[in-house]
Amino acid sequence: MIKSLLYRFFAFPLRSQFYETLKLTIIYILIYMAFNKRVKIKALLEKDYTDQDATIMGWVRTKRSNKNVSFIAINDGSSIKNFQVVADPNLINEEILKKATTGACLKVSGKIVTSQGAGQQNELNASKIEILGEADPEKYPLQPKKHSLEFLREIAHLRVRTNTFGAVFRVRHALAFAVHKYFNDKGFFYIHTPIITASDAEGAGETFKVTTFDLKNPPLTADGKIDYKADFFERETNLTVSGQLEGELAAMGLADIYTFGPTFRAENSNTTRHLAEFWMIEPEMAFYDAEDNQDLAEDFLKYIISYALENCKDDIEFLDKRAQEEESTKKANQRSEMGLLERLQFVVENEFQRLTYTEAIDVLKNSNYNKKKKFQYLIEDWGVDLQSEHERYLVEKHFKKPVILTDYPKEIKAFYMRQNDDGKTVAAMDILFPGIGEIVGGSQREERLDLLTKRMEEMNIPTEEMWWYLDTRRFGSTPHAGFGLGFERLVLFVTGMGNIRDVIAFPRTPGHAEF
RNA sequence: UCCUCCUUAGCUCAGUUGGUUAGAGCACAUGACUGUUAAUCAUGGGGUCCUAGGUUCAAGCCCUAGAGGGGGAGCCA
Repeated sequence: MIKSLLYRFFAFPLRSQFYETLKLTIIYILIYMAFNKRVKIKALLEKDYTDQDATIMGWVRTKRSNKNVSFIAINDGSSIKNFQVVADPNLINEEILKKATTGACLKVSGKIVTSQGAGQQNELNASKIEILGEADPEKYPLQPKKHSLEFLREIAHLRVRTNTFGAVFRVRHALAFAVHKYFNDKGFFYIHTPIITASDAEGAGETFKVTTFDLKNPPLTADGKIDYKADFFERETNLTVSGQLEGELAAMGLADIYTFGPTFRAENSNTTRHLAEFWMIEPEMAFYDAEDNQDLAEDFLKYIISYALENCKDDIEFLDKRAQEEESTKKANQRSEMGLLERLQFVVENEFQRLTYTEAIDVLKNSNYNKKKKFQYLIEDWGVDLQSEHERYLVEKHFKKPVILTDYPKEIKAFYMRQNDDGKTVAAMDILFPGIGEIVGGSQREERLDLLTKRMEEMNIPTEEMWWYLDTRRFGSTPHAGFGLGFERLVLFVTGMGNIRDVIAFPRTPGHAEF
């Protein structure tokens, strides 16, 4: 229909002078639009545009000039790779070239030609350069050189313009997308659990309070306490520390669900693997037992890592090289045995090591580290919580691969975990990864109302406030399981970065909420 | 929160047992160069040595306190 209209419009000369003029104008506009249509650099690198006109827009990374020619490396974020613009000072105004400094944003139109230089296949011969936004080179803090991650953290609003952070955030996106794809393909439903909750009984640490009160002058009850009944929600509320409990409710009807949302912990943790605001993925599955849960977690991790390896090849190769350079500055005994790419490949191709807490204690007890007292905390008795030095020994020294630890003593785990028949342990699982420690924590849930209620009472969890949670055990209860995966820890592992603050665009940690 | 290390030019870092005018590379400016690859070469500008106090004839360097940052521990994802 449209095709035939266009055909008639352009193919048959019309008598009217007006239509002739209109036709020419439209043809001109179409050519202009085609010529000016922005092409992403990723597309220029993937398809053959040789001898075609193109327009690119992006930020200047470096400019190299001599009397006869300027080379401008442009990056538009679509790829880690820059595209080289060649500017002839006879064609491009000197003032424009002068303003095309590192950090400036440019629109460049011209012809894509085969490069005469060695560093790239094609380049753009500029016929027109437009400065979209200048960047005063005296003040612009990013230079075409290596900056420290600590310095870049202070300019988090600009660091997305660097190779490293561009790569990190493209990989982060791929991983996030893969999470949804994996669960969707498996028939899971994405549930949005609340960010504001009234329950602080989830047993996951300090919370951020949510209130509309004037903090200097909150309404008080007769006995002088803060009167939360007068607050917006008519009760004490805080930011969520986990979507798990609500996730369980949803799984008791939709069977297989997952959550992927922001999570908050107000703990004063100053480490390379904790954030006050982070993103957590929490699948919850009805009819799954502990082993089904482990199988799913392992398969899921392998899938999303493979997805990133396949879809972010350039970025991960860059990060691999970066990590190698970083490693070479470390002392020999602190270097990891595998490079980033190798490590990712290894995780995808090998089975995770599964063992119980009890077996792990045996391994640690008999280890040379324990005998030679190399551990700061020596392993003596069954029942102690494992320190991170022990976890690291198991993963990095003993098994040298991801480890799934199961069946922990009930005393050191949460109230909702299913009690094993031995009366001592619960059906918990932690997945430990080299370098980052615990990446997944999960369990089969206690589905038996009597046992759950008893355990809650033992651990001083208010059963009355949690009536809605216990209702799932009262009505149509069934074995079910789930786990939580810290998204940033995963990104940390896949990108090979060392600090969790460098894998989220605008990190929130104690004392830091800028940007 | 605890332990530990660090803070010198816009950035990355030297700076000797305390000694007189604090250096380098990159960045920036100017110039040179017929195609560069974080281009190269030459010249130049650029400093509250984190802050406050103290010791000393003399402090970037030593002492005390504070601030900021890194790493480790705990908590955990």
